[in-house]
Parts: sequence; C-alpha cells; structure tokens
Amino acid sequence: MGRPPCCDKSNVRRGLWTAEEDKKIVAYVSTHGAGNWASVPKKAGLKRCGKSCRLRWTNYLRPDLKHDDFTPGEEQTIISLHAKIGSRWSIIAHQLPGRTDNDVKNYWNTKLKKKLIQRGIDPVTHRPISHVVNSIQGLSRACDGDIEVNAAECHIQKDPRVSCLGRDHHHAFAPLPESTPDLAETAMAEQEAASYSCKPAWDLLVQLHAVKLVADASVEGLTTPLSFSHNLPGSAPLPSSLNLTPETIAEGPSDFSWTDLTPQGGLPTFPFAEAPPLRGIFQDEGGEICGGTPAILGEDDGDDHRGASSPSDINSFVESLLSRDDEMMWAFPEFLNDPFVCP
DNA sequence: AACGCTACCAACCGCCTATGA
DNA sequence: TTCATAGGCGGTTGGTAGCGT
Repeated sequence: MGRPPCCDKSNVRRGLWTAEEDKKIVAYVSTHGAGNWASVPKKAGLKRCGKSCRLRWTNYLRPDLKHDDFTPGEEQTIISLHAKIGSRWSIIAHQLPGRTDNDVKNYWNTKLKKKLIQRGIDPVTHRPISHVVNSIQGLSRACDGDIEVNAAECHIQKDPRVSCLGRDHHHAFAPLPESTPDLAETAMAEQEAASYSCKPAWDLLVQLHAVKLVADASVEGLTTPLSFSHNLPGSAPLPSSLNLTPETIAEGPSDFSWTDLTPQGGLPTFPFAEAPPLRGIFQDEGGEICGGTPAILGEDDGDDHRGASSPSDINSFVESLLSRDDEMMWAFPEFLNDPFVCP
C-alpha cells in the first residue's frame, strides 16, 4: 500500500524534456508565476505530471540557475557544510546561489565523494578512513575465530554510512593521484590525507560492516550476542560466537578502545540538560529536543520554514548551526566526534 | 568501426510534512 | 480530528556521451 500516484501515469510523457516543452513551461511561468503545479500541465498544454513540471522548472529552467562548473569555493562550501549537516542538499544548495539541490547532490555523488575518498577521507563521517580501519583492526585482533560476512549479502552498499561504495564508485580506492590541486585548499583534507593508507576495498567493506554492527549494537542496547562468521583472506579471525556488547568490548584485552566508537561510558545521555540550550537548532518551541531533521530556525514565527524558507532564513540557520556546532565541539567533543551514535 | 566500460546528470520514485477542507 | 492533496526532499535509476580497446 503506497501513496497513490500524483497523476495518471498512462497519460503523461516521461523522460527527457524537449525544447518545445521547455518553452511551454517558461511561457506559462512567465505569465502565471510558479505555483499550483498540479494544474500547470493542463494550462500549459503539456502531457506531463505536475510534479515533473515543477522539477523541470526548479532544477533546470529557472532563470537564476548557473549551468557552469562548480568553483573551488563552491566545492569547499559543499564539503564543509556536508561535514556539518550531512546530506541536506537543499540547505547546502541555498548557500550556493544558482545551484539546486539536485546539482549539489549530483556533484557530490559524482565528484566530491570520490575526491575525498582518494584523499583518504570517509565522505560520510569526514574522518580519515584509516581512523575507522585502525579501530576495527584493533577489534579484529582482540578476537580469534571465524568471521563469516558475505559482502554481497550484508547489503553494505545500502547503508548510507558506506554509500560511497555504491554504483559508479568501483574504483574509488584507486591509489592517490600525484596531486589534486583543486582541493589543495582544503586544509582538513590535507591534514587528514596524511594518515591515509590505501586499503583493499574488500577489507574495508568488511571492516566498515563491522563498524555498522558495533554501532547498531551500541544504539540498540544490545542484549543478545552478535555472531560473526566468515573466513576472510588476510583478516584476523574472530571467535565463532562473539559476545559483542559495548561492555565486553570496553573490557576487552585488546588495544581497541570502545571510546573510539562511542562517547565515554558507552551510550550517551543526550547532554543538553546540562548544556547551554541549542535554541532554534534541535529545540522546538517547548524546549524539547527535536530528533531527526532539525527544525529550521531562528525565532519561530510559525512560518513554514521547510517549504518556504527564504534565503535569509536558511543563511541564519546555517550560521546558527555552525556556531552551535563549534560550541558543541567544545562542550562534548566525544559526542560530536562520533557521528555513528547520533540517532 | 564496433564494442564495452565508466562517468555524468536529468529525471523519476517514494516518503514526509504542511495545509486546508 | 481526519483525510486528501500539494509541495519538498533525499535516494536512485536510466540514458547517453566519452573514452579505451
């Protein structure tokens, strides 16, 4: 059971837009303005879904859009904001005049993600890949036995945390190029690339999967033992039945530190009770902490901030977010340093 | 020239939220 | 309060241009 389609699929054209169709959209919007997209196809004489018309206009036909290459400055903005707020493409796009969320998303998926990976930075966490790998290698060494992980079955590419390993990125782990001048200005990249080691993709896949299992265990307050089973070439064996809980790991004899993956003391209690309130960021009107998508902010005036936020709203949101992020970095470095434990 | 592979990007899909009846 | 609808969002896919063999 799903939501019914927004229009009758049998009577609408799909696929690439023709110049003629584009003209009709532009003509319609120039006289009637953008809005009420459901009625646009009929009024403009198009055999298209209204939603499709809206996307065509917002992503391609809008006169204020830029169609040239992203500049290094724009790249830097995307990377920086992605590190702070993740894949909130519409918010990131609001910081880049003339760019759409689709533009930014495509540019990230096709270019920036690979650049970061090549420089040894996990594009999901924006931390050095070697940091994650080293932590898990410590975990592996702590155990002996079989690990059985079928990479094809573990759906690892479906996990957004390792989505960098998906389609079109089969060579993401190619050796570093001699130089990547257009990212040279990325201080973080420069710093973190220093610790990069070119791990085989298979090894990393398995290890990242292990990270996911461990993180899931921590989040869910794991009570039943996790079993790994697999024999991996070149990997240290794990016990066939590993009682893997935060406690057992933390107490383990290895050089692995659970605090590499979670804040000290295991799962965090969300620290805002003691912290300066992050008003306007993860806090709603009643002072409750909002989970999931941050409300878009500033003073709550009752407007629809998500759908109709002005550029200034978005700017203030991002500025606020960045400054609060800095505050949190000071107050709760462990929490912020580990994105895996964020709900 | 033909073929296969890869990267790119426009477009689509499904879900979520806001809004109004 | 409930329901239907529109708009917005992020994730995914399909078509194709470009390149190498």
